[in-house]
Amino acid sequence: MASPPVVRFAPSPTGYLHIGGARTALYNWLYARGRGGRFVLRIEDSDQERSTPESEVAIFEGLRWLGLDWDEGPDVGGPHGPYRQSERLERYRQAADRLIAERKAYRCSCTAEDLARMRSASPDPRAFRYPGVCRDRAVPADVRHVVRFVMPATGTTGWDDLVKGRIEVANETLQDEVILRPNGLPLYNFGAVVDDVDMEIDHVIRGDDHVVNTPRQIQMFRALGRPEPRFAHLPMILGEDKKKLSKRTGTVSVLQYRDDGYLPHALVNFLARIGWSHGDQEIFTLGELVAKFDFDAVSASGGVWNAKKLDWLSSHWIRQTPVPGLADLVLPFLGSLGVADCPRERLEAAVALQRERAKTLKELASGIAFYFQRPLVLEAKAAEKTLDADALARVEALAQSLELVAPFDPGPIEAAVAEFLRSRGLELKAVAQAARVALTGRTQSPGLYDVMSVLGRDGTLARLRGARTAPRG
RNA sequence: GGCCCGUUCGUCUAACGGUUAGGACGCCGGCCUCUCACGCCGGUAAUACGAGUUCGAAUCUCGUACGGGUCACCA
Repeated sequence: MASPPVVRFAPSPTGYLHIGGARTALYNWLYARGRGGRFVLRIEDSDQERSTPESEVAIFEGLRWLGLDWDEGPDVGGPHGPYRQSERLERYRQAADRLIAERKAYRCSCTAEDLARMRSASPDPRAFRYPGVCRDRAVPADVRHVVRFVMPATGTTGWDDLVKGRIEVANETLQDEVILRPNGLPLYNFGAVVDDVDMEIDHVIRGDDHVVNTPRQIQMFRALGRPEPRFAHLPMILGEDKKKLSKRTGTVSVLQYRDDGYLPHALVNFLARIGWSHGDQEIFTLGELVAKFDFDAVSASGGVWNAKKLDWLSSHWIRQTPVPGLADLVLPFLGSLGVADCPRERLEAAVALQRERAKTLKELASGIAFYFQRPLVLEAKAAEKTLDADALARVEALAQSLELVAPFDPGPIEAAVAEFLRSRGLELKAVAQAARVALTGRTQSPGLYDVMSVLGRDGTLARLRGARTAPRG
């Protein structure tokens, strides 16, 4: 019905990209991409104390890893720049001057001490609101001052939230906020509004914690003579303890999930589904998310982070990833396990087998490392349990009967093993686990014939025969 | 404490006044089977509480309880 939306993600660069921010960014991105809109990235670094360039880079990196690209932003530019608040000071000054000229804002020379005094003298210090003592004082521009916004004292301010429905707030609960510091840096509410105006943002999609800021910002939009955007306030993501998500309750850094071996799309799928739904569907491709995402199905209540479900999604998407690409992705994780030399063909064969068995790339790597490790170190407990003298003898005899198998593929191998068992009157169970431990060093692995095939004849025979003397640890 | 928001299985959620309250993750059992995983089958488990409106309420209204957000010259 309307023209394509213009949305923004506006993090403050005071740390890494965390889970909550990532979901906010994702919902903005999905909304824009699903409707041919624009996604703007703006850096809100108006707090000089806390903002760092490193954080900005980390946020870019997190967004890029998730695949959330932006149409305008500090690094790519755009027609509404600059996109860093610290570079937009002139704009805030101009806007504030205009408001002052129109008597919609004023200079205030009250000091922090003045404020503290007034607060403690008020009947209920916790409910203290700045009483506007400088409103009519005509504080000269050359005395140290902040700029305060003239907030209406009566009436109500309300909006139809895309997620929460109608919200109304009595204006008497608002106060004359500081919008500009003495050093010219804007405060959050003002900077965001001026930027949203300049950048033509028409949908503000952000966390629940901003609901209280919305009426103030609406008043500022109106004072600047601009229509306010639509607002969508996303519920919080809670930790498994149902408290606000924090480091204490689990991993909150997006890049940490990358380093832990999660596929970015698994995280995207999970993030999309925490707080939004589409009937009974759990698995979504990116294209489906873009096509189906809308606010009518965004939940109004907070959602608890469910690491197990992320794992399930992650294992699903690992199984869906084509083997060659997956092999590329697993390489760095193999490297950090000390595996450097893995022939491409065997690597891909190993990945194809292990893909069904891994929740993360990290698990995938540790699941296939045994193919490439030399010497293979047998898990002590596994070896002790399955490789007694009889078993060792059987495993060595098995090696003997595999010597002439050709080609060394699962089918022929299985036939040779069957023949071996028949000639000795054994059941597969009698040798399988011992062979498995000899070949892989552990008690769990893909099917034996598949493992042997990947290992190749030489590798297979060497491991079966070397089990007796293989290092254990 | 003021203001604002929220409340369906343990968790994510479906249901948009009429369903035996559905699905998914997890968990438990079974099948498959050389182990593990995958897959398949089955099971466990929820409308916070109380009034009201209605022929009929998880759905609408009010209250209570509980939870959360926020009260900065942070964002």
